[in-house]
Amino acid sequence: MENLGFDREKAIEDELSRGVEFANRLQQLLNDQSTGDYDHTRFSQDLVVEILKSFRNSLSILNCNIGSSDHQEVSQMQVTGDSCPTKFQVAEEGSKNTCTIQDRRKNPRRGRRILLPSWERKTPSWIDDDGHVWRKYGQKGILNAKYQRHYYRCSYKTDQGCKAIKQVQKIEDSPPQYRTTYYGHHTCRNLVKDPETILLDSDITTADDPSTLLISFNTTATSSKQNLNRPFYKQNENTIPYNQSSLLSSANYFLSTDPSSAFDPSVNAAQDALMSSATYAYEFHDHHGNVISNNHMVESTELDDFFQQLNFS
DNA sequence: CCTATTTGACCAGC
DNA sequence: GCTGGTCAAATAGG
Repeated sequence: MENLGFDREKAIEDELSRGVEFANRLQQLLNDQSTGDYDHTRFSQDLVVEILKSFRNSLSILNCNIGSSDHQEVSQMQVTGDSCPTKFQVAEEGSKNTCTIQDRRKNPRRGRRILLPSWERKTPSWIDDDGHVWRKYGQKGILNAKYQRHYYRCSYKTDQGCKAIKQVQKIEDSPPQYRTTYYGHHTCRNLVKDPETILLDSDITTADDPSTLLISFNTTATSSKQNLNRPFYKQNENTIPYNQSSLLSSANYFLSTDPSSAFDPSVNAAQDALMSSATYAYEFHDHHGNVISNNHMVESTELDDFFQQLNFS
């Protein structure tokens, strides 16, 4: 693989990672076949579709076909956009992109190009909780479009130089539908801190309480209400050491949801020595492990309800 | 005061 | 000159 721009490499890496993740899930699912009480076959098929999609998209990016119109795998997350040529130019300003003018002519769009890999997502709600923090920087009426387009950039652009942006536009009235187009990948590290850091930063690790526990609930819940009727199942029945020095332990759970969902928040709940022993603190993560929101509390007696809520049931 | 959003101006690419 | 993407001053809101 010679001289792929950083963004392209990243895009391919992300696509392949997705594929690996879905494959892992499929493997897990096949292992659990006997215990589940929902439609494994259907879910397996969906996962296979996602895995194949991941590989196709990766090849597409590799061949610089990103967004060509014959790759319309627009379900929940996919690589799409206008013509391929300009997509990755930004990655390496110095080196000229090899994609050509002749491809560019096919692109009827005017105005400044966004030179980043893109994919889109359609949601019935204006709010598309993708687990990232965005800051609006503009909105604009678009020719022949009923609704204005809204422009957002990653909130960490200034302090971390994250180049990710997204555009949101209402494209249908009834039922309402919104198209969110993402450009570029997040290079930011969400400084709300990852779970390990939180534990290290808090007094938990210095408290002489060997009963301190960390329970990791690894879910694929999104915050939308689309993930109905998918049960939780344990990914790992055993409590395993989380961190040897702090005597933390963990158990992993999956919430099986829409397998084509682009976002895989997980939930970490930790019993905090500083709080009542019956209280757990928990936080949500996106599929990169970045903390989306934290400082939530749940009583141990309400853990079942907690599960129920995550199930959206 | 600080931070986020709004909005018209500006600019790149056709 | 037109269109769409971005900037940044003004404004809103805590």
